[in-house]
Amino acid sequence: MDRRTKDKDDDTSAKERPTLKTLAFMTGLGVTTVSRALKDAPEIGAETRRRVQLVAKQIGYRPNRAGVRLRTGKTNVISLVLNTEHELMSFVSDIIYGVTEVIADTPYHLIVTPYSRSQDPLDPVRYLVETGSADGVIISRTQPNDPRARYMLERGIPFATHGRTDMGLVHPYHDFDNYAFAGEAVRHLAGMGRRRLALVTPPVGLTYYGHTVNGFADALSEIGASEVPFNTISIDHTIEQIRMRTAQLMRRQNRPDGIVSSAAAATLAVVAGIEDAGLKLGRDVDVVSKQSSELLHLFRRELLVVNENFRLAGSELARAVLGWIGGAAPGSLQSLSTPGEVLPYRG
Amino acid sequence: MDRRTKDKDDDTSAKERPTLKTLAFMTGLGVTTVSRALKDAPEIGAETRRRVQLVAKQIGYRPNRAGVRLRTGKTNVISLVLNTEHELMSFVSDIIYGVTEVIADTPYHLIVTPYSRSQDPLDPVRYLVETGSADGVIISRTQPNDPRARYMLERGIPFATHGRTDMGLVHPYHDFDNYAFAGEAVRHLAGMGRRRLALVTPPVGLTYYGHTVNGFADALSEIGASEVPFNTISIDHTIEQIRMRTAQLMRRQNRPDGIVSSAAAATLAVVAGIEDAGLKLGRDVDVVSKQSSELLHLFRRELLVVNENFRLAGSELARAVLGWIGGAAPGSLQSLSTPGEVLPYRG
DNA sequence: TTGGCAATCTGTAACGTTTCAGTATATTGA
DNA sequence: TCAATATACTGAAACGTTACAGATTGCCAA
Repeated sequence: MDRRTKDKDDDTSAKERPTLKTLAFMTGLGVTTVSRALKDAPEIGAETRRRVQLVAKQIGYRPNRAGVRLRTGKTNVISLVLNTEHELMSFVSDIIYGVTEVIADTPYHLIVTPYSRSQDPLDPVRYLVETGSADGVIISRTQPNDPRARYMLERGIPFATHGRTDMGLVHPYHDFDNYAFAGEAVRHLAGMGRRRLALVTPPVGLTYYGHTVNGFADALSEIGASEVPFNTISIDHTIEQIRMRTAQLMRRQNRPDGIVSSAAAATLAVVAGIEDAGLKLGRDVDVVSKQSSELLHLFRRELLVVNENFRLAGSELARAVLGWIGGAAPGSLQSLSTPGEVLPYRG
Repeated sequence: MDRRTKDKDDDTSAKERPTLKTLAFMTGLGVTTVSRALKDAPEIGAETRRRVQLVAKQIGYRPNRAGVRLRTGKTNVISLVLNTEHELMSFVSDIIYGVTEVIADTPYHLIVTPYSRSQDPLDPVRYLVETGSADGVIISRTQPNDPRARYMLERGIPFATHGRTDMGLVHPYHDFDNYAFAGEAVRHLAGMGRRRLALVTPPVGLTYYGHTVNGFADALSEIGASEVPFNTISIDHTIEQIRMRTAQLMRRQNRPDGIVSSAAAATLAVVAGIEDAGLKLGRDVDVVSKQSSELLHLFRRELLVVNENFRLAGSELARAVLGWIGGAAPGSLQSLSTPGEVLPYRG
């Protein structure tokens, strides 16, 4: 029963990291048996299984990722693909924390794959897929007809998108209901007597641009208010651009008395622009803004805010990807986050 | 010359990802030769080398990371270790972008390794080292006597710290000169006639807490101003806490007429607290704050700011780690970023 | 001619894992 | 009793790479 391996490189329990071979030697079993025992394979005796697992735990065995990856192709990696110039600041940290929260007690690692202005957004995704660098991918800045989603769907690699697509293809996503947000914002402003509203849109081309614009427009016509065109400005513009164009807009005779903004940073610029034009927030104009951290009310208490939780988004996206990797149906891994109500300063 | 391999699994140039074997087959060489040719080994003929590299480029050969990692132990991974509750928002995104910028045209991937309140900060580092998950590590929230730095130094794994240590051990770091920052801030406030100054400190225990406090104190005594103790509040406190305690402080008879703040988010809270107390920024009190994005002047134009560039920090840290991995002397990979001048609102 | 040597190239083994195709032993069915 | 079958285990091969220890060739000195 007390057999010993007679390999030339007999494991003399050095200070090296334990491998299956180490475990095999210690338990007197074969490497195969140890491997199977650790993953609860049925053809291993119950006692043997317990014994192997005990020893493994005792000596702190951890499977070598390279070995597993080489043999099986499984990387145990989730990649988060980020645009290095246009992502919102808070978005990045919160979503990363959300993701790590979920993968913390899994064998997964999170790698961040960046791309920049100069690159085709498809590039990093293609790289990941071609080199087999990840088991799952999370992308943001999703478009209605998104080449990345299409590409990954074709290649059969699990992914989740932050934001929906509109291609008639089904895949996991997490999205914030920006249609509802814009609608609520408009209704709230209308409830305050505001009738001439403008919208600082999401980046043109992204899916939630459409959602937001539609929610805005539908609510406007529903309540009989009118839009003051502010079309050429989106939250992807620089602070300076937004500020300048807001100031211009607010100096026009038919200026808006209510503004809806899709992001907190843009809102700071909008308010600056309003004040540049000599107007006062809360008196001449009201602003409803999305925010992902609780900072806007410190900025101006007259601001009206709707919270969007990016940390939650990160968690949901991670859960979705892991779910798909785990074999769940992509269609069952979609979630939509409903905006809370429009919040005034709460004392 | 036109030899062919006679392996059982002859590569028939399928749609699979090319490996060394594929290249060997295509060039009629052995895999060893191909391997060495690709890394410009001297014992390979010049023409062969060019030929192999040409073919490799043509068919888009990319070395299999798992293969390399298993064989050599080299992971081609840099890990950024982050605290999931106390890192500054902007810090995370900027530093990540800074790092990715540098490693973009290297074979390195960036993995984010999180840890939270409940954990010993040494845990994630220990994990990385024990599992050999990274070739290099970047840590932040550095302490004067930092167990993580000591640990990695002992194990001989390359790393860089954001912030310095003070253990008499030499290792790469990047730091912002917070001693100079605090001094400049104090001098600037003094130049405006402010004499009773308070400091919102960095988190107690971190190295730059000491730097900041010392810079503050030294400048105070240099110009003969006095400190208004505000000791128990640091930028790690919540927005609400900072706001409340600032309001308390500002209601005291001997309140400060100048405040130095180590982070932008804290500054928002400080200003809110000042206004809660019925005082006016710029009239009753002036505030000098560090910031990493250009937002504070939108918030209140009376604020005085000093910019800290976290993206640069990320780049420098990445360069430092790569340098150490590449064999440079740790002592030559240290950099200190000098604060620019204190900036008032620039119209 | 022969031996030596430099210049190029090659096969084998190994990294740690999982899968495949077994083997040995005990158990069951007839 | 014998064969079939279930149970519990095992070695060898393979994933793609690099290091080691050769092998082959041509050239030159003696």
